[in-house]
Parts: sequence; structure tokens; C-alpha cells
Amino acid sequence: MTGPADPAETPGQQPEQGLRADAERNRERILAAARRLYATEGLSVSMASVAREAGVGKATLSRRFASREELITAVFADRMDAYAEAVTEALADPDPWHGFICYIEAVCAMQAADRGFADVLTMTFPAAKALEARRTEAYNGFIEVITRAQNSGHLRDDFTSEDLVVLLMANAGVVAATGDAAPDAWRRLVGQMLRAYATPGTELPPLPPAPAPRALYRAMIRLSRPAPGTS
Amino acid sequence: MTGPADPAETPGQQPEQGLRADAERNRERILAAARRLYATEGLSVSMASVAREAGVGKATLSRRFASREELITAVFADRMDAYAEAVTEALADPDPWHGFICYIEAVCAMQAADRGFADVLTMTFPAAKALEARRTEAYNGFIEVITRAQNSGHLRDDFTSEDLVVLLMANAGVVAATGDAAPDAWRRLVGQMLRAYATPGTELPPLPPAPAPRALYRAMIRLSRPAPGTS
DNA sequence: GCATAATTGGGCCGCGCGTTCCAGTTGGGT
DNA sequence: ACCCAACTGGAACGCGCGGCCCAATTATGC
Repeated sequence: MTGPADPAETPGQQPEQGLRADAERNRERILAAARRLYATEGLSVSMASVAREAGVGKATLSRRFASREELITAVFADRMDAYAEAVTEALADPDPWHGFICYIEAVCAMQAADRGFADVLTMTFPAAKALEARRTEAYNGFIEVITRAQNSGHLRDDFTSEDLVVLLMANAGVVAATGDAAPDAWRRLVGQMLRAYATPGTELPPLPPAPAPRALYRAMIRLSRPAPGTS
Repeated sequence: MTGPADPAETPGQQPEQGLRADAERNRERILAAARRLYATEGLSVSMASVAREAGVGKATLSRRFASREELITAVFADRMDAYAEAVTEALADPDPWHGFICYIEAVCAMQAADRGFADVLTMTFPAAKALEARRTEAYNGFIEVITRAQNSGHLRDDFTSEDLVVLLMANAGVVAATGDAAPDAWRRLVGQMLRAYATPGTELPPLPPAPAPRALYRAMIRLSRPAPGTS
């Protein structure tokens, strides 16, 4: 932040200065592979799988990212940027209540689109300074979103910022449990939670339909892996 | 199933007829150990851990319970009994809406009390006939609870039985994420969901307080295990 | 008491994960 | 063009898990 053209200032993919060209290429391949796997399988993917998917040796992966946590924070850096930016969009909305709704839905949609990100949002990584900075940035902005919506009279006074965390955890649970068997089930949850947040008489978007029983049944057949969502 | 005093008729712990006394004793020790571990760690506990905790050899465990699924269904047989019985209690309540509320809270409390059971309720085990029978038994009863509550005018018409599954998945997510760091966070979620289920003007129990920020932060520090609830 | 059949748990195997080492390869400055 | 340092991936190691076999132990019927 001192130099005029500081490359670390760029959000998103910092090319990690002082890395040989081929090394940087492999780094990208690893990140792409991890992004792919995390999105579909969740954060429980093994390091070896990532290396295999990326087509690099396990040693290369270990050299570039010493711990799983390091890899995770690198992979989700840009998503956290989007996460932090969603709150400024909400604040820019002239209708505070509409901004609130859009924010909630946007964040939960991000969780639904990436199973790994769903978990990231309900964890904290004290070591990852940049990532945690984004989180508190979003958090502080969300406080403002809340008070604005409450002052507009549409958001209940008993809504607190902790409720967002609870919602994110709940939504992560739905996303993890339904997976691609019932990919829209989370919308139902969010729709109902918005109802609970709103003051009586407030206008709400239509409640999304409940997932089909057939889809739910398919979602409930996951004999192998125990949700780490769970453990 | 032919004899007049069929021991398999007893709900809960069937002593598994035709088993030597010491074998039966070990069986109980295994079940107790698994119950203990599943409740705190979730279903991702390894078979070896269960054997270790029970103080028996791995072979003994394998001989008694061929697969993890078999062990799980045996461990949670009695909980499923309680689960199925909760719905009859709800039906016995003279106030349909009160019965509905109590049922939801009771079931979610069961999830909170046992992390493994939280996962069991959002999975299905086609092979476990007795367990699945309980589930559909509870399910059918719940349909009745719903229509009664809807006819009383307090439960919204757009509430469907699928919403219970969504709630159970969401609650499992909260329970898994908060663990013992914020053991009452789930109450907040359930309280808000009940708000969303109720028709306008319906009386509701007071909304439980939001979890303390400090507690939530502690809950979010779980670097090691990725929620198998998840994968 | 004693014979016998059931039960036990330790040991062995293969597998996948994560870490570390090392000989070979490749990029980039001169 | 050349050389050195950076970088690579395979291999080796330790660990835990799950499945299986087998000699030793123990309960039970007579």
C-alpha cells in the first residue's frame, strides 16, 4: 500500500509476486481445481484429491499452500470480495427494506452456488487477515443495513446481526443436505425466514414453492458421507 | 414373531435373542459407546473409534454390526421411537396450534441434544425397515397435525410437510455449526421459523434471545473438521 | 467338572492421506 | 548459448481406517 503500482493491491487473483512463470501457472491450476472441487464436494476434499485434479504432484501443492486453511483462504478470496461488495449494493438501494431482502437472498444464493463457500461463511480463520478483514467489513456494513431497514419500519426491532449468522448456518445445513437433488430448497427456507424478520403488514416476495417430495427423498439418501456439515 | 412372549416385540433395546451372555454384554457396551460418541461428535466417528471407546476388538464390532449403517440404525432405534411418539402427543393436545408448536420444538430439541440424531433425521436408510417404519409413522401423523393446526386458523395454508424436512436440515446445520459453543442458538432459529409458519395475529411463544456474539465467534472457530454433515 | 461350541481380540493386509526428501528438469538472467 | 537457481513430481515414510483370519479364551449344556 506504499508503492504506486503495488500488485498486492489488486483484488481477486494476485499473481503472488516473485514466482517463476511455470510455478505461477501451476498455482493457478491448483486454485482452479480446488475451486471446482470445493464448490461441488465441500471443504472436506483431501489435499491429495486437489493435487490429482490439478494434475500436479502432492509436493507441489504442499509447497505452494502449506496448510488446507491457506488453500481455502486463497481460493475464496474473490468470493469474499463479492460478499463484501453485496453489502454496499444493499446500502445503495433507495428502499432500505428491499436492500435488506436482496442482500439476504444474494448471500444465501452464494452459499447455494458453492458448497465450500457456504461453510466458509460460517467459519472464521483468524490467521487469514485479508479474508477476515472482508468479513468484518461486510459485517459493519450489514449493521447499517439493519438499522436502515428497521427505521423504515419493515424490519422487526428484535432482528440482530447475529441472526444473519444463524441464518447462514441454517442455510448451509440445507444446502449441504439437499445438494443437487433439491437445488432450490434453500429458497424456501430464506423466504420463510424473511417472513419472520418482517414486521406485520410488510410486503414480501412470494414464497418459493416447497421442494418436491421426490426430490427431498433423493436428497435424504446420502449414506456414505456424514456431513461434516456435520463433523 | 410366532411365540407369545416374543422379545423382538419390545421397543427400545431388544436383547437380540440367541446371543451368548457375554456377547450380549459386549453388544450393549458397543451401543453405549456409539451412542456417546455419535451424540457429541456426529455420525462421522470411525468404526475403530467406537471399538476403542467400547473396549472391544475391531473384529467384535464388525461381527456384531456388519456396516456403519447397521450400527447407526441400532443405536438410534429408541430415539426414533421417541420421535414417532412425539407426534401422537401433538395429536393428543386439545389445542392444535399448541400441539404443532410443541412438536416442532420437541423434535428440534432432540436434534440439538444429539448431533448424530440430527443427521439421522435428515437421512433415510432404505435398508433399515424398522427405522423407516417409524419415520413414515411419524410423517403420517404429522400430516394430521398440520391439517388440524391449519383448520384452527393459526397455521398458514402454504405450510407443507416438506417444510418440516427443510427445517430439520436447517436446524441440523445450526446444531452442527454451533456445537456446544452456542448450545441455544437453534432455539432462535426455531422461534423465527414458527413466526413464519403462523398466520398473522397468532399468538406465539416469546422469541428466544439471539446467541451472544462471543459465543458465535467461538462456534465459528472449528478449523479442523469439515462437517461431514457435509461431505 | 468337563467337553464343546461360541466368542474374543490381536495381528496382518491393503488403502488413502499428508509430509518430506531427492534426483531430474526447466525457466530466465547474462 | 549457457549456467544456476528455482521448480518439479515420484518415492518413501508414518498413520489411521476398515476387512479378515486365527489361536486363545470363555460361557454353557450335560
